Amino acid sequence: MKLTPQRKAVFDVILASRDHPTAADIMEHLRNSGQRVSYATVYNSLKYLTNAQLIRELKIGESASRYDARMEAHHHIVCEKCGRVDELLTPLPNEYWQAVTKDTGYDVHDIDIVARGLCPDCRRQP
Amino acid sequence: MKLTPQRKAVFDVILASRDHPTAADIMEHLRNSGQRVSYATVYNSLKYLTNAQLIRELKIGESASRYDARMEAHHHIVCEKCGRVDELLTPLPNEYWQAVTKDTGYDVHDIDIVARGLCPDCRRQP
DNA sequence: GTCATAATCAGACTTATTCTAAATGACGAA
DNA sequence: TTCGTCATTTAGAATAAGTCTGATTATGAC
Ligand SMILES: [Mn+2]
Ligand SMILES: [Mn+2]
Ligand SMILES: [Zn+2]
Ligand SMILES: [Zn+2]
Repeated sequence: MKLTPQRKAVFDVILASRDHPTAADIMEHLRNSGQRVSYATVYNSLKYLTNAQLIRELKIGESASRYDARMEAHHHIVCEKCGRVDELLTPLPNEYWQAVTKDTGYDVHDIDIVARGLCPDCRRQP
Repeated sequence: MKLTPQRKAVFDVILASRDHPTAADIMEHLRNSGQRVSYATVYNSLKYLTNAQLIRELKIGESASRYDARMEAHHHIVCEKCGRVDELLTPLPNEYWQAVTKDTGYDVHDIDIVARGLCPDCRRQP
């Protein structure tokens, strides 16, 4: 009793979408495709999938969490005009990790990057 | 009509505190020091001070925003055990900015880092 | 089929933040 | 000083994301 139909449905929406959807986005998508799922189940599924390491939760300054089915290490960049959240695949150099460890005395578990700026599309418009 | 007494009071709390307080922390501090300010005013002041570039708002994954009077460019590191938020002064190498610009096609305005791990104090305890 | 357990559901609740509408206060002009 | 204006403050209502609850519905081992 693990990957129930509802959980799979939520997972599929995230897999299929290219844009890091929020819980509300997922809800809407499921509604539109004729499935009725409760909000509680969507949030429970998101938590289940996150624990199962099938997705991860992104907390990017904005109010609502977004969800990502891409599990390889990567970061994100947000357009300040249109709000889209794109992948940022540029890896952080190893020396940076070392420097953080040294400078802070922390046992560093992970380093998260969120860049902000104007996306290629928005750069064109005035 | 600008830096009113309430706004200054909020600012002073942030300046004096070493630990990136939340709105609620600030409220409590003001209460304890015998000033009565409304929540709305605290939030309005925080917005005013942020616009005035006297403080900045930190959105570190957690629920509540924290506020920082240190305006020089720097980042933050959060202890996963005790929750404290420390300064991370290690600057990101310039080549990283360039790489992000190149890899994403964005006009990059800023890059934010949040590291996570165990603080020196918590490393000692089992 | 029975029973235990896990998952779903609608809706109530919590918490951070924003909004609203009324009261207050500062300032300049008359 | 007295007014009028306009920014600020205030208490409390409203909003929005997310969590919790208790009842209901699968599931599947026996
Ligand atoms: Mn991603
Ligand atoms: Mn800081
Ligand atoms: Zn854009
Ligand atoms: Zn700690």
